[in-house]
Amino acid sequence: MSLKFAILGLVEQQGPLSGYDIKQTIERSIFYIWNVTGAQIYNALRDMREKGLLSAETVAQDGRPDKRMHQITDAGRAALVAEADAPIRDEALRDKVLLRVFFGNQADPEAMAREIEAYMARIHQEIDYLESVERRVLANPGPQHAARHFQLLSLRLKVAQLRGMEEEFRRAGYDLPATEPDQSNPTNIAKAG
Amino acid sequence: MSLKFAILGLVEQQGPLSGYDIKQTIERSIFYIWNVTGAQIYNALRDMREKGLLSAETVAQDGRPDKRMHQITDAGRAALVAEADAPIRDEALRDKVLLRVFFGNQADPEAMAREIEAYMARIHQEIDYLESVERRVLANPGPQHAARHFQLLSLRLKVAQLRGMEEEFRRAGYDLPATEPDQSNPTNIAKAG
DNA sequence: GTTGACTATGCAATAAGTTGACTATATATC
DNA sequence: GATATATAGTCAACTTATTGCATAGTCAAC
Repeated sequence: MSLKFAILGLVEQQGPLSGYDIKQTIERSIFYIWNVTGAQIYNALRDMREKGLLSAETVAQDGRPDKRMHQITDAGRAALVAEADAPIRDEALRDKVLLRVFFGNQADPEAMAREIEAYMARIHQEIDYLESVERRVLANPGPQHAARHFQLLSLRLKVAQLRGMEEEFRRAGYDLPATEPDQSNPTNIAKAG
Repeated sequence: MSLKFAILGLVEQQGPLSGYDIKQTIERSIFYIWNVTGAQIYNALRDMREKGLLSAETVAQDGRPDKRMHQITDAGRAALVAEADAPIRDEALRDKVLLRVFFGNQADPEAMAREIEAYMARIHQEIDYLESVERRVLANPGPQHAARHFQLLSLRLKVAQLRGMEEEFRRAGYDLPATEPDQSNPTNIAKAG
C-alpha cells in the first residue's frame, strides 16, 4: 500500500499530476524515504485507476508526448485518509543494511570493512545533502504550514537516524575514507542502487 | 532475497535447524532487523529446498510432532557468500513510519500527535530492551568473535537510529506519555504490528 | 548525422513478502 | 472437562515490488 499511499498523498497535495511528474516529485522530495522506478509508478497508477482511486485525462502537448494527468477521486481521498488515520505500526520491519552487518562475519573481513566505510561515506554525503535541502526549504517560506511541518520532521528524523549510525560506526572503529566534500548529490544513498 | 539470506546465515552458523528453531532464533536475535511469521519461514524453506540451497531430513520425536532439520548445501553456502560479499547498497529504501510522518498533515492533527507520542513510547521501550540484550550478551563471553562483533554492531546501530529519532521527536516538541518503566518486552516495536 | 539526455508511457514476468486457514499432539492451567 | 500454550508443519491466494523490455518524439551537442 505504501507506494500507493505516497502517490495518493502527492496527487492530493499537488493537483493533477502525470506519472512522470510523480516520479520527479518523489525523486525530489521523498527520495530519502522511498525509492521508486518509473515502471513501478506506472504500474501503480494503472492499478489505482482500475480501482477507481484516481481518474485520468489524456492531455496533448506540442513538441512532447501526450501525458495522462491524474486526479484523486472521492474513493482515493477516502483511502488516503484511512491510511493516514491508521495507527502507526512498525510493521514489516526490515533493514537490509543492518542484516548485512548482522551477518558480516560471512563476508571477507577486509572487504566488509571497506564496504562499511564506503557506506559511511554515503551516509555522510546524504546527511550533508539533506541538510542543504532543509536549509533551502527553511530559507523560502511558503504556505502549507502543516504539510511543511511534517515534511521537515521526516527529513530531520532521517538525518537523526543517519547521524546516529555514523557515530556508532565511528565508535566501533570504522572511519570515513578521506574524500573531497561534494555539495551535489550524484552518489547519494537513495540513488546509489 | 533477504529473508532467505537470514535463514542461510542462521543455518550456516547454527548447524541443522527446523523451521521452528529458525523462527525462535529470529525472534530472539534478529527481531529488531527483520520481522517474520511462521508461514513466511516455512514458505521460504520449501522454496530453498526446491532450489537446492538447503537439504532436509525428517526427524521423529517422542511426545512431539516430527520435525524437518535443515542443513545448508554447497549451493546454499555459495549463495550465502555471494550475498555477503555483494556491495552494501541501500536499495529498496523504504520506511513506512517516515512516510506516515511525511504525509502527517493528511491525518487528524490531534490523532497524529497521539500516534507520534505512542510511537515514541515504543521506541523508548525498544531502546531499553535492546540495551538489556546488549548487556546480557556482553556479560557472558563466548566464542564466535567475528559473529559476535557484527551482531552487537548491528544492535548498536539500531539503538543509535532509535535514539536519534527519539531526540528529534523531542526537539520537534513531542513528548513521551508518562508511563511506568517496563523491563520485559511485551509491546516492543518489533512485535507490535 | 548520430549519439545521448529528457519527456512520456506501457506491459509482462518474476520475485518477494503477507495473510489466513488448516492439521496434530502434549502439557499445563483453570 | 475446557482452555491456553508450546511444538511442528503445510498450502493457497494474494498483494506488493522489481526488472526488463518496448515505444516514440524533441532537442542539444559533437
